[in-house]
Amino acid sequence: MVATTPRHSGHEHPRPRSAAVVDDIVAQLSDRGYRDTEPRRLVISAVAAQGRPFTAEELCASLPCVGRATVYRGLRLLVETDQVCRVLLEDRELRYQLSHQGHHHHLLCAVCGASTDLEGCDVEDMLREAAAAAGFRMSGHWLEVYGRCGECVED
Amino acid sequence: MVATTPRHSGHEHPRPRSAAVVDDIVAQLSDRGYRDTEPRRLVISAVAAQGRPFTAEELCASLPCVGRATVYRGLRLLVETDQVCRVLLEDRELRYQLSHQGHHHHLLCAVCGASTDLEGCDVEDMLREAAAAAGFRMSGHWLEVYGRCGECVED
DNA sequence: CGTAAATTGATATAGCATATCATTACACGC
DNA sequence: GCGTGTAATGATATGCTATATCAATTTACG
Repeated sequence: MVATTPRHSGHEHPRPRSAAVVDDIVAQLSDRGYRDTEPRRLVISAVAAQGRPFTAEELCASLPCVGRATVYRGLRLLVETDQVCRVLLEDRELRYQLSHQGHHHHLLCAVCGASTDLEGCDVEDMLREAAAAAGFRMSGHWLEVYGRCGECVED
Repeated sequence: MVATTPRHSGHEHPRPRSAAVVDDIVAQLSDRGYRDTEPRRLVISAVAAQGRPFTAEELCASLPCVGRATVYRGLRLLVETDQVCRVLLEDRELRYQLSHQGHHHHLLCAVCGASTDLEGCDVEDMLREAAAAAGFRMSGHWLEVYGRCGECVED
């Protein structure tokens, strides 16, 4: 017979690993005065479940029970609070991604769509200096790197 | 003998310095098989007349005699043939600018909207190396630098 | 000059994101 | 627990940018 099912057969998650992430984000939002609501948790959960950069529309599609406006608002809130970062594709399509560390940049694979964080590259200072040489005071920048990730480079 | 007044008279511009630029661009387009048309020249001329990055809408507004679609098409054609480059503002507004040299980047002033080319900064190689270190083969990138130009830095 | 093909332009359409606003649900104090 | 003020929600409308449509026009070229 079907032995020892830890949790009775089914399809419920006793505590998906993503739950911790969701709780954490909800807590951070709470600190800033934003309420803990069901739809918002659903949005955050869906965001955390994404494996690679996703579009707002994709998120809407994966959340048929949540209103469009709410998905967009939730996403915007997450961006504003630095929980999620925006990613710009070569064709100018805007995608989103759970942001891990502080400020960083992405290596975006044109084939599989994966995103890797760019490490060990201090573009920031370099740009600031070059800008200063032109009498320009840099306050920010936008950088995306396109190409093929290790997996897709062979094709 | 040809001398005097190449074409009749009237209040025509003897030869606005931009005319050379327009002719040059038209010639380049011609080489690629694109026709030399009146509306297209008007678009190119308007583009060349802009002092700083402009939006497609601004261009339309400055060309009431040219159809909207034609302005957009002309602009797109110029971008595709590398005569004009696209500039992305911090709020993700897309602007355009006559492109001078080959590949380069812009320092965009948040105050006056001016654009300065970033010189003496070889981000390209740096990025390619850092990407390679992550097993990633870079094929392109998008970079914009925001801040204040020398004129506006004092405020 | 005549013709095939590119181009134009008025308008419709697509796509993404936000605005509106009545209704609902959360957080907090009692 | 239980109101209550207020933020949040969601169905829908709207705004905005850019492209698609397609008949009429213009260009390049023989």
